[in-house]
Amino acid sequence: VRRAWVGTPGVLRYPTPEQFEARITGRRLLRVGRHGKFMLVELDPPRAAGGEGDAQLELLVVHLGMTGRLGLAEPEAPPPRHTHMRLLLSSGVELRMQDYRRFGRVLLGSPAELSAAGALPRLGPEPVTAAQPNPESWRGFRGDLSLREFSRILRRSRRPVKALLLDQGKIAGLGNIYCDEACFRAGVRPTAVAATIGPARRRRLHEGIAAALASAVDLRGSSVDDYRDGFGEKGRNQHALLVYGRTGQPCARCGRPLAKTVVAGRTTVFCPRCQR
DNA sequence: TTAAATTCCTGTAAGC
DNA sequence: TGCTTACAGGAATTTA
Repeated sequence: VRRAWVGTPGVLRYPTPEQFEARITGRRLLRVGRHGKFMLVELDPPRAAGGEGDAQLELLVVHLGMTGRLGLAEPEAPPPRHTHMRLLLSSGVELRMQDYRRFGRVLLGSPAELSAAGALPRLGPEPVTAAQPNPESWRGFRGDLSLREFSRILRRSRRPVKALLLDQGKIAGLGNIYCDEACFRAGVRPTAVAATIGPARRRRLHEGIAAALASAVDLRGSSVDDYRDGFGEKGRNQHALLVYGRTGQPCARCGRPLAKTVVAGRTTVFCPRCQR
């Protein structure tokens, strides 16, 4: 990182813009991983760490929120509106983060430091094997979501199952789209009380989550709003969605119109016939 | 313990 | 046509 620039206060959650710019300038971006919806960029050890010989792991953490984008641009190109962070890299390109709704966030620090600052939430297990840049990168990382653990989470809760799936502290990484898609694939009503779902449906839901996410990854994302990948390209999974955004349209399985309700404050689309 | 409501934010679409 | 209003949602926070 040759030079760093932070705009909008609020998107940078930790530390201060001055500290951020000072701490990241001159550092190398070593590896990229993620946990849930958080992207984790591992930095080389800080130069001033000497003495202890205990090189502290530091991370650049990015969450895109609803409308966040991370991409590369020529430094000469004027930054588009809602650009909140720019890193000029030694390769001559600029890494930029934009987010017009500002639900996204950027953090910099060691896992311990970020946890102490309350900037890293505790996340549940991963429904898809996570690319961890380093096992130490996320304090309390709980590994992959087995069917056994998934069942335990469901059996213990009286909440609507979709509310549970949306809870990042229970399971990491599922947002509104993929909860609806997973429930449809499993034939589970999103409003169903989690603990009342039987073993067969739990298994189907566990599989449905994996399938819904696998589709999205294969098709490079769901560009229902303005999601773009790192190359500025739209994903294609929005065309493969089975229920999300399809209220009133025929169910892919039975042909009856899909219904809409609200669960945990989120618009929820389901098939009243196939998801009993 | 759970959950509903509120807050942040702006582009889009619907309604008048 | 042009204005206002509702809506979209991730997650922290507040209230119930």
